[in-house]
Amino acid sequence: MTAPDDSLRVFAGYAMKRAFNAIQADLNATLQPFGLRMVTFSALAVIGAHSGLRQSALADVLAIERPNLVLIVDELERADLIVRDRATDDRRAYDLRLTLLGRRVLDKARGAVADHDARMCAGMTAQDKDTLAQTLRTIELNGRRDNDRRTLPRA
Amino acid sequence: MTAPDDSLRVFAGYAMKRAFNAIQADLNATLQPFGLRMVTFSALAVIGAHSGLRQSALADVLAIERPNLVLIVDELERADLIVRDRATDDRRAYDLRLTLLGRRVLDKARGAVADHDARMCAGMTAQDKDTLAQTLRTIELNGRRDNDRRTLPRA
DNA sequence: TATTGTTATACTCTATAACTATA
DNA sequence: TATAGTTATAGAGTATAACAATA
Repeated sequence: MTAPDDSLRVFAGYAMKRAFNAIQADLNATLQPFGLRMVTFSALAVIGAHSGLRQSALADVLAIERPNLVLIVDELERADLIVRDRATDDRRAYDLRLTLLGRRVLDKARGAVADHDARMCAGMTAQDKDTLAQTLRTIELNGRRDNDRRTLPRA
Repeated sequence: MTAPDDSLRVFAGYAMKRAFNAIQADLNATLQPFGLRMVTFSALAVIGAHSGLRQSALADVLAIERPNLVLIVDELERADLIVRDRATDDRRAYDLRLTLLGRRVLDKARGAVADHDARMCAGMTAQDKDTLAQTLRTIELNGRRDNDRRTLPRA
């Protein structure tokens, strides 16, 4: 029971990097038939749930820098999965919407991702999955709090 | 309670990417004073626990491609934290060992990483942390099993 | 002035092919 | 012929500065 990386396994970050690598590999393989990557699937899902949202809002939601999101939106638009509609109230901005094809692809891809998720979580109880979601959220928020502290020292 | 990315939060992969990003940012900030990054710290820790192991073994343990590990070992050697000793039994190979400085830096960095880990896991019970470690391991192994299936179809 | 989307760019991380020297 | 370490390189992913159009 003594693995060569035992001294690192005690750290949540190390265990998470390894688990995340496994998930990412399986997820990207899962999404490839749909012409999607992790991040393009995420963008498509958020646009599907919030039709008309703008690029800067989407970038904010997904914690992606605006310049990088441009390329992601380009990619989805080129594949005819979404459209950029000029916003009526602000002519600088675009309202992002799914096309009919985008809706169809999202629905199918979402099913495949759900299967992938079940595959990766095989052997876990419902309570385990719940605890996992909860602890991941806690870690994310602990990180955010620390970042704020660093960025705004004793505001 | 309805966030813009609710439709993605249900997936372990999405929640994990966000949590991992938070950990990585805090960990890299934690390691910077030691001149280390996540991966160089990991390599240093494994060498510290397994003095004399070889580059290919280290690459295997950390799931890093051999060519990429060369640069990591270069970096640690340039910083006088480790040495490459020609193996006595195989003149192609190197035995990796910590220097005295490497041992000192590893011990201090390890303490800082333990603090970082406690910070990121603040608010979690001991049982939560245990479940987290367990479920992350399960996910990693589920991924490995799937990869093997794909690489070696019905061996 | 500030903001939206954009371009250009650079830096890290990761993956693959091919080389060398040994085995 | 196979393996250990290496080189070169290319592809993602990510971050910053600066610009045009608009607010």
